[in-house]
Amino acid sequence: MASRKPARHVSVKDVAARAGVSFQTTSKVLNGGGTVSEVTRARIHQVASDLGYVPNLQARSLVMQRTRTVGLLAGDFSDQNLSRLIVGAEREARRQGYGVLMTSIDLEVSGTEYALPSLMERRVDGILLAAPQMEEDRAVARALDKTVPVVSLHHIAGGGVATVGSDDELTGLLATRHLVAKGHRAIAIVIGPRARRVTQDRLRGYRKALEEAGLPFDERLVTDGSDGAATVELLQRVPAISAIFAENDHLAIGVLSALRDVGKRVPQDCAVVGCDDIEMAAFTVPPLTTIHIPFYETGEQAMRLLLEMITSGSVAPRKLLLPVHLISRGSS
Amino acid sequence: MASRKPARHVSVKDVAARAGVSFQTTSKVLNGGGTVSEVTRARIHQVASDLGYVPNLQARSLVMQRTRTVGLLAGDFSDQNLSRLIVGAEREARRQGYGVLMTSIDLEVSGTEYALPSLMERRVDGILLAAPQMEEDRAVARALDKTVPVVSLHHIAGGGVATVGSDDELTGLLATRHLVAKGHRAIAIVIGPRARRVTQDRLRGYRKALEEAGLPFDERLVTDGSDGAATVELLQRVPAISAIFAENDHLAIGVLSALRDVGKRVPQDCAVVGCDDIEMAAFTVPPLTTIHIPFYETGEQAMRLLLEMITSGSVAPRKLLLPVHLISRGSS
DNA sequence: AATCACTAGGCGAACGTTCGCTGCCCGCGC
DNA sequence: GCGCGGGCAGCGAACGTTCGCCTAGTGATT
Repeated sequence: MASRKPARHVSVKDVAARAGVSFQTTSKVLNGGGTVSEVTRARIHQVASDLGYVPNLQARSLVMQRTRTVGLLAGDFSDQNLSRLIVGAEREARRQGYGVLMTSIDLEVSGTEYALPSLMERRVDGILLAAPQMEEDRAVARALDKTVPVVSLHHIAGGGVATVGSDDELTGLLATRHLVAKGHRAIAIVIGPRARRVTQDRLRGYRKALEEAGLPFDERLVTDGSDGAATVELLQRVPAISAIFAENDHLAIGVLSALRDVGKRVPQDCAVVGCDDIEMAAFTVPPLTTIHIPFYETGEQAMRLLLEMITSGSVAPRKLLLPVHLISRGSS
Repeated sequence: MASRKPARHVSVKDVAARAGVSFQTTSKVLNGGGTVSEVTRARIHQVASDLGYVPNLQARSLVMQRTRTVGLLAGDFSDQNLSRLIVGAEREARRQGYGVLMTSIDLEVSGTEYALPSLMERRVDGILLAAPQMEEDRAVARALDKTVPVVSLHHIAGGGVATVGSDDELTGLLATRHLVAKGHRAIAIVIGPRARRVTQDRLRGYRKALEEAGLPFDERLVTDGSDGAATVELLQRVPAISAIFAENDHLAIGVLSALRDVGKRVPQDCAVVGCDDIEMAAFTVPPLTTIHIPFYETGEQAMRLLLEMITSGSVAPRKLLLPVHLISRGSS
């Protein structure tokens, strides 16, 4: 038991030999097709299961010219939002009988250097892109040679790639509208990297909501939240602020802690709304009002689109936006 | 641009034809071997890159009898701890030039029904098991036919499988020792499912620490925390409790909120220590003292062991335990 | 002038499949 | 009694590789 035999896999030929037929006949039977008598059919199935035959998809792929495997290129699998996406995507793939080959791209090696070639070598039938950091990388769009269908979950610089995502402008709109409805007039926004598409869209939603309410847009109310002290400064600069919209939940948590530091109560002195509805959001003090983004469903839809493109021989690149909704909790 | 050509992949034969040599020679050159003149060698490389040749690993695997791909069977990719593990594992695999085929097993279909066969069909060179729920499933150990090396990140019922994990007894020991050192005498423990190996080990560590300190073990201080109300009851039952060790951070967060509900201050009235060091732990109020588990490294080590088993033709199943350490924060 | 030892590259086989075509045998109808 | 069609199974080729063995030249050595 400690040492293991080389143990070759049993092939269709092994089964054939034992059943006393040609291996091609065995192949026919095991795939359900062909005209084979009931008796031999039964015998072959029997032998196959006795021997523990497992078809070799590699060989099959070779002749069929498709692997029934898709590549998943992700930024960081441990990112909470991304991983919910991935779960949805993997599940949909599995449901349709596809395997998923995962590669993450990290800082060491750029995606175009290693990850993409590695997927192409394995002849994946399609590629699902889930790497926010690729937005900036123009090389990606070029590197994606046009041989396989691609669906991206984030905006791709070069364009021409099918995209599935959630409605980020709506996200900003809903969050801000909610605060407006609560009677707030001085509503600040804390944002992430400006270059990101998400940031821009959510910011646009924010402005749109202000406009709807007849409130002026004030550039001084926009803060980059990546550095924690920024919120504190913001509050000092504009003391009238009675509500803050944070463009994602991590930023919102930073805001919450900044408010606690300066002695402001949430939501009495200042309301806070986040985005993404991460797990933690329900456990902050007070619990965070946030916009729920359907990550799981997005992954599912993206994979569904990809598989559709694969089986239908690639349709024109589409852009799909999923709806979002507000979850009202204690922070507003 | 909207419609795409079927676009066959370029093969080694295409390159050969264009370079005016036999395809076997091309193969030699592209793999670095053989005795081929410098000029033809250069020409072949040139043509290959002009044509955008990408080797077909499927075909190669067929003759080489190994796929350079491992299977990853996980419970839930969106579980925070698991996903950190996975990131480590994937990265190590990539570093060694292996691909990772992911399948999750969910409730719909048991792992043995679909996931394992799907990996075997694709002829993975090895399998990494990261599914806590498999602990109970005896079928798994049987289903793992002995043709490929397997490393598990959790205990496997049948035994005989190499395992990599963290030292859970040490975890319980360190957490409890810490509380003892802070002067606590009535230390309760809140646990997850008793059947799980982790639970048992951490509980054992807890008892050991009590013993060290000459404190009696009291079964009434052990509570199943899966239902939130349990902690409240516990506190009513034994009011003397001045510290609680929660066997994982999620439970700890439940405890924190229960304490808040009954008006106890943390850590003054009751100290709390968790386990796992999840992301959220640093953001609770007060921040949670916890035991850091090296999930990332565990994934790495597990993959390293698996690849070692693969290349060395399978060594005897080992069990590897990684050390853990305490992170002291506000809750204790 | 015949042999030798290389060097450069070709050739056939194998890996495990699928697919389309061919061939056999049997029973049937005229 | 002869031809025919249908049911059943075999056969060859192809998919894109790797690998070991073979061969045709080339220049140098006896």
